[in-house]
Amino acid sequence: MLELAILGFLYGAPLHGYVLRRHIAALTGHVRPVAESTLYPAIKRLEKAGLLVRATEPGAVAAPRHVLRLTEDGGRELKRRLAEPAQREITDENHWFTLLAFLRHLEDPAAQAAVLRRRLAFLEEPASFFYDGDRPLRAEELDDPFRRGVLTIARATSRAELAWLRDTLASLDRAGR
Amino acid sequence: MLELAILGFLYGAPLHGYVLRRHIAALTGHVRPVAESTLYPAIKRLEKAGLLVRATEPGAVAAPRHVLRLTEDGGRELKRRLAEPAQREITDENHWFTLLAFLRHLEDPAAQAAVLRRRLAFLEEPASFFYDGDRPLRAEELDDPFRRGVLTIARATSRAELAWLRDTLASLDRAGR
DNA sequence: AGACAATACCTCGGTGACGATGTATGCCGT
DNA sequence: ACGGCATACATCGTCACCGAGGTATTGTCT
Repeated sequence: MLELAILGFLYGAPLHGYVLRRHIAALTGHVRPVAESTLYPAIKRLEKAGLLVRATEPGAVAAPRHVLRLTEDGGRELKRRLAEPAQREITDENHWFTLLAFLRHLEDPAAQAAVLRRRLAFLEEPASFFYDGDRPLRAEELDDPFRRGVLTIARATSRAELAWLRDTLASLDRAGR
Repeated sequence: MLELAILGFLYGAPLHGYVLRRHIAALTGHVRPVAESTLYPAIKRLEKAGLLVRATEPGAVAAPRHVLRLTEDGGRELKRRLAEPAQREITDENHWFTLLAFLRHLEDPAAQAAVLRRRLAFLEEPASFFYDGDRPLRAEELDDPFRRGVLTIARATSRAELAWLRDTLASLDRAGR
């Protein structure tokens, strides 16, 4: 998820670590903050894998900056991760939102639509958080107000997302024709 | 999050690992599956910390089971984690839903309301995923349909949750009087 | 002049999570 | 008789992530 965000932000726009950090904080920081001690090692991993290169520039205000630029491999890897996300990226909202934030970089409407369809299939599966044996329970069947809240909120999210998915898929299909 | 789920499921209902695993899979598995190799070490950690005890029973169908039972410390720790959640438990929906699933165990309506109010405060902060400088961007201002989707879905979730929070807080306040 | 915040990057130790793999039993279908 | 599946638990190596702490520079407030 973090690596995807790094690749996504660097795609077509070289940045140095500090600015990248603020971009990532804006994207997911209110929900799931990313520590500096996570970001810098992640950058090094990507550099070691040949997905980005660093160029030292004198700092505009303070210490020297390491300007990060995606390599061609890095661009390809971003598109691969966007086009063929792991199942976790589809099911976990945090991961999914990060993917959506950069899905435009995939360019091909058919490939974008294929990813949205995977999310659609996931949302259309009957699933709950609470069960009576194998039967998923509905919000109305629960006495517990907190568990009822979980289902109520999840249902609202699901409805909004399904509507958006169907709209967006329709317009991507039009674009693909 | 996993430890909270273990403590929550065991509260008042001893279970063995295999059943616990299925409970956890039902609760969060469709979004974020938990590997066996994560659950068993987590159980051991909690046992080592004195929060639960294991009793070996002959297996009903197969290998012997380890029936897990919360200790008094375990019950106290569950309530402590429910009453004083880390900020991550409040902001990250995955964590928050897990907390909500067990918040009824807190019993005291005032304590439950205090936790809900922390979530309410978080949701009422103006926040976005995308910014123009420091200004949060609204869905309508975005050209990117995928980023627009993120904001549309987040807004729907937020609205549903705010409505539910206010309702539930009102009835908790009535119960507290 | 000195304190402090912001910029900018880095290392280290600990730990939680994962995939792969192993062990063993009992039931069911063929 | 035997394979496959569900039950039931466990270990191992690897790695991402975190908090704490460190280094250095520039600008701002007092």
